[in-house]
Amino acid sequence: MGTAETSTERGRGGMSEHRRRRVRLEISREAARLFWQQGVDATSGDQIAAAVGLSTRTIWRHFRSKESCAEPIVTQSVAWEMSTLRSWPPHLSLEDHFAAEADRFGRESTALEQADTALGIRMIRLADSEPALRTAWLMACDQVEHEMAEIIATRLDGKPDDLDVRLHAAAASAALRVINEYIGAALLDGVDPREFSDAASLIANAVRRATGGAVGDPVEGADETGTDA
Amino acid sequence: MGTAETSTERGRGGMSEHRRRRVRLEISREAARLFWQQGVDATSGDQIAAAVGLSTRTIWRHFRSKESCAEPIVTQSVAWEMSTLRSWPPHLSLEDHFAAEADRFGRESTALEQADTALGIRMIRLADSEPALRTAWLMACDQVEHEMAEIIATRLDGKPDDLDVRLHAAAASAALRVINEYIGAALLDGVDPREFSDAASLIANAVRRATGGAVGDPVEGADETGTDA
DNA sequence: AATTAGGTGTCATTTAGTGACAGCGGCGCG
DNA sequence: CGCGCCGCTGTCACTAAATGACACCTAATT
Repeated sequence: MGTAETSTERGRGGMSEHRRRRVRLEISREAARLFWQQGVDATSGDQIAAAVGLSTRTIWRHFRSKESCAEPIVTQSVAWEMSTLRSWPPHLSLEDHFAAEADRFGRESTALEQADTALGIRMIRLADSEPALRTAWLMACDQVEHEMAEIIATRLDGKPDDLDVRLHAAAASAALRVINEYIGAALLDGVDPREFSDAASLIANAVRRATGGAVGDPVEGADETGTDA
Repeated sequence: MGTAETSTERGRGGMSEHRRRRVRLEISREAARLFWQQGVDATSGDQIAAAVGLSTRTIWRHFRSKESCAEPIVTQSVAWEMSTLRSWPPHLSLEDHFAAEADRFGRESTALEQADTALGIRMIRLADSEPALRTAWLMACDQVEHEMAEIIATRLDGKPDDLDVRLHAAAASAALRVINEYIGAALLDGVDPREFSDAASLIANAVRRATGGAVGDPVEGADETGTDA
């Protein structure tokens, strides 16, 4: 694919997807901050542009609408759950893996990452009252569902567009979405985070139940040496 | 609630919600037709207004955005599934009930209703390629999820905002969504509708699996006389 | 150095969406 | 019956979201 992945930044148009993601996230941060501070309707494209230091035209080149500016930061807030699913070794139960990763996240995550997560939670909360943001949240979850389909497909040795895989992915990501809404709302209401120390098993059980047990338990026939990356 | 539900139409502001739904559906029909014929981007608010015979201003009074004009017709296309779920007697299995209702729908439905359903299917298909319509479809499914939460809450004797009820509703409606996308796409690809004579069991099994078996089977402790309407 | 391509800025333009006000039509009430 | 109230719609002016066209800059390729 790429002609060269030398070292610094983009290699003649190849690396630019990575760069694009960063710019979009940057915009999304400022947009989310403004949305939270003043509401979506009270925030203009010009304001977002000024806040991030770009021209308004460039904002519209990166996002097709004002509301969709919120998507990356919201996707980001569930990104670790996704990457956790991706790195899920076959011989572990979902709760064990999630618990370990959650712990690692608590220790290793950047302040920036945590701020992003907080911002994402606020956006999800805001989606309750602002229909425009609800669309953004649902679109982000739609993305998650597609990723989930790939993950489940590889884990169950099927194809991402098999009906069963799609059903599993849809149900699992819907469950994940509800839990995110639930925990996020609670956290914003001032509930002690340690209240959710069982989040791992909560998620695991929800996913397991939503997929009829197809996803959640250690995969048989997989030894500890790890067949997959 | 209503001051008077005499006979004809609206009773001094009370009946107007019903009327509002009809107008919205009317607009949605024309919008969907135009979206399908020329694409979403190529369709302007003015065109929709002209097609339905209202002023553009009135369109924006009924819908907050162009894309959301598609929501009613799309919601309509899953409306019978919802009403079927609502009328689901406790002592029946989901497949039996669905099969019976589907049969009844095939016999009793109006030509207009069938046209609406076809239009809805087209919108769902269009949502694959048009992000703007995908948001509308997802928002419609979000509505379905809320209805589903109420249905499940009553059936399981819980409250609609219980975490478990929400999880069940989310997973079940997500499954329903995927099946709708799947069957709709197949039908538009020219697959013989009789190919999906097992749709009832397909849906029932998907819902049952998505809810961990909590929804789908006859409810115990409910005799055939029927406790609920 | 010349080339190429993607990202960005600027300006003009279109179109989605809102505010304000006036007219119509039904309905309750004197 | 006539009067005023209320909700729905149309008209017009306006704001803001979004796109097109074009030029410039930067950086990697050759």
